[in-house]
Amino acid sequence: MSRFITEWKKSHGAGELRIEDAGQTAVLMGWVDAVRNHGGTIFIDLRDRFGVAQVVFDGASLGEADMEVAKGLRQEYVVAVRGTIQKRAGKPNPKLATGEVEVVSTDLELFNRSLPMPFQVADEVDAKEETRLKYRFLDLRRPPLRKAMILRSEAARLAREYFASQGFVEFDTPILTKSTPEGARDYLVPSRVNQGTFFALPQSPQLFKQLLQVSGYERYYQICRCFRDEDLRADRQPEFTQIDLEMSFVDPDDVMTTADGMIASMFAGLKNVEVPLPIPRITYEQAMTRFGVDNPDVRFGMELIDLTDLAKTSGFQVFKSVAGEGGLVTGMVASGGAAFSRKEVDALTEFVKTYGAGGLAWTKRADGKFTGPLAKFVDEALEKALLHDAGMKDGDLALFVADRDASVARTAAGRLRGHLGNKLSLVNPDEFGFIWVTDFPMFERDEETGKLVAMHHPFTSPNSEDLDLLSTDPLKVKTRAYDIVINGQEVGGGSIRIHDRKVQSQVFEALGIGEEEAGRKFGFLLEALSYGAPPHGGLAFGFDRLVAILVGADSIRDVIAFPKTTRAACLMTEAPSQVDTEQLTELGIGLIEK
RNA sequence: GGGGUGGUAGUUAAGCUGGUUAUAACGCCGGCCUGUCACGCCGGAGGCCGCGGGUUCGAGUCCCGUCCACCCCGCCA
Repeated sequence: MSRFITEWKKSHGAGELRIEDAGQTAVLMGWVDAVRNHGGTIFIDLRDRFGVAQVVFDGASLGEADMEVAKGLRQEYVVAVRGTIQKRAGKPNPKLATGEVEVVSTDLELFNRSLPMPFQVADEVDAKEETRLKYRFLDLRRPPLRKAMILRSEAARLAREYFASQGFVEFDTPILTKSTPEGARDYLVPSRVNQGTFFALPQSPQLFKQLLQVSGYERYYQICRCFRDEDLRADRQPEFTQIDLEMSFVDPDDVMTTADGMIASMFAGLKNVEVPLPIPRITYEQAMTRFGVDNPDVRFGMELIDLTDLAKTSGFQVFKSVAGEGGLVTGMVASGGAAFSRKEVDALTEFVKTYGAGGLAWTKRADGKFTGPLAKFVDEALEKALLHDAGMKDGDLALFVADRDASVARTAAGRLRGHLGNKLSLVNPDEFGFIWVTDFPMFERDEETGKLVAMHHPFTSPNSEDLDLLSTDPLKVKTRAYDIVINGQEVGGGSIRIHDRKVQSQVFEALGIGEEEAGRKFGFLLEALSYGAPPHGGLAFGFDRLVAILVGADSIRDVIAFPKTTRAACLMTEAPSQVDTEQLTELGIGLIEK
């Protein structure tokens, strides 16, 4: 057995060596980051979790046999080195935290070799994501991912400490649970013991956390995995992690204040950023009017301008007809946008078209004049709206979307605003923009079926003053729901729940869910509401999204150790995969040929 | 389900309007080198050009299909 394992334990993190440590004996263990062989002297950069340090091998300090081993070292070999920490004999390397010192080796052990690497273990790797995901265990050696993983761990620790300090009780809720086909598709798990029946993996612990309020725990939290079998995006994975909480005897303000505290604790602890509390709150209606989206990036202004009234008398036929038919004309003044080329403006038109808008009406302002397609329709009223109300100046670009479907125009304009915010560098990437969006509508109409569906979920409590509207004008019902948005990304959402069995029935009725169906799907919850359910509400944070914002990652894949592709597959394990016929038979499952 | 971008040595890329032996960098292998730090120098190996079909005298290049990765729309109570 190696003396390095039995006798000499690892003494220092490679990245932690400093000039003050000179003279000490160090035992380092880690990976060969780079080899510089000069014949008589060999340098390696030895890397571990903590960083890299230079190790020197030469015939004066190292025995002949170990020197032969040193000559054979290659990238990513795993080694142990014993030696003396010294001030560097050569020049210091200012690029390294350990750049003033080196370890002059007296003993060397090669623990393991490595095949040539599919890509370099470096800060900047230009390997395709496909390659990185296949060799994720190597990708995770790279410093940016290592830092993200460690920050993620710290974020979870801060959350736990915060919730503990606030008197929350941590729970585990079932992973094998009941399918609730409302909402997202479930991942199903067949039951062997009860053939022909299925568990579902939870889309969220929603019902369990409400039940725990009925059980009287008052403050619940959990950092838990959730599963949704839907199509993926940069910010969506089939399994993702949620910080889930629920509280009794609270109103929306209590929950938001509690969430504010957790956010502040994380940003202070991990980014040294003091979040001004309370985080500002706007209603859904305000968000949609001012920003066109329910997840506004509030790091910049460029708020939307509603031209619908002006458009009614406009000479521009598109505006006039849309305004006359109850549609919406909305847009914004992009400061500095006049510099865009025709090609760039055309690209913006294509951008809004992806959201279903017909096109983009625009005019530039230069030398005190309007130019561009909309210019000849700028009448006195529009000129006042642009120059006076919106503060349009020389060098600016005004862009408008008109659509008979107000929500199409709003969404297109809102997304365009976000797009332009980045394109025009209106956002400082080191800044964070926090906002709560509240009072979401209870229902929206399903485009396909024409039926009402719950915008959040059917357990969301309506605003008490809107209760009568449930039966008369349900689309007007607002809820005690709230989303927290950071940098234009929804990172959490929740609501006060219904704790009154009668109100719950009214909501099911509005949704067209009968008593029988409600009982079959959510019977246990409805029953619980009948046994002394306290007023309660809560929230769930998308932990992956939160960490991605904290580390500045573009995709949550970069903060998940073993993420899946947009086809919901794991390139490393090659899951999902086929299974033996015996396994299927035992479950009573047969496959259908397509 | 729809739209877009990409797939060429181990890796990342170049390869024009189809035309000799498909380039380069890094990595890999061999040799030299005692102060480098992305060490350097000399030499070498390495390719089903994603896969299948088609057009053509000739296809990495053009056409059709298909698979994979990523981005977006739909979807995500």
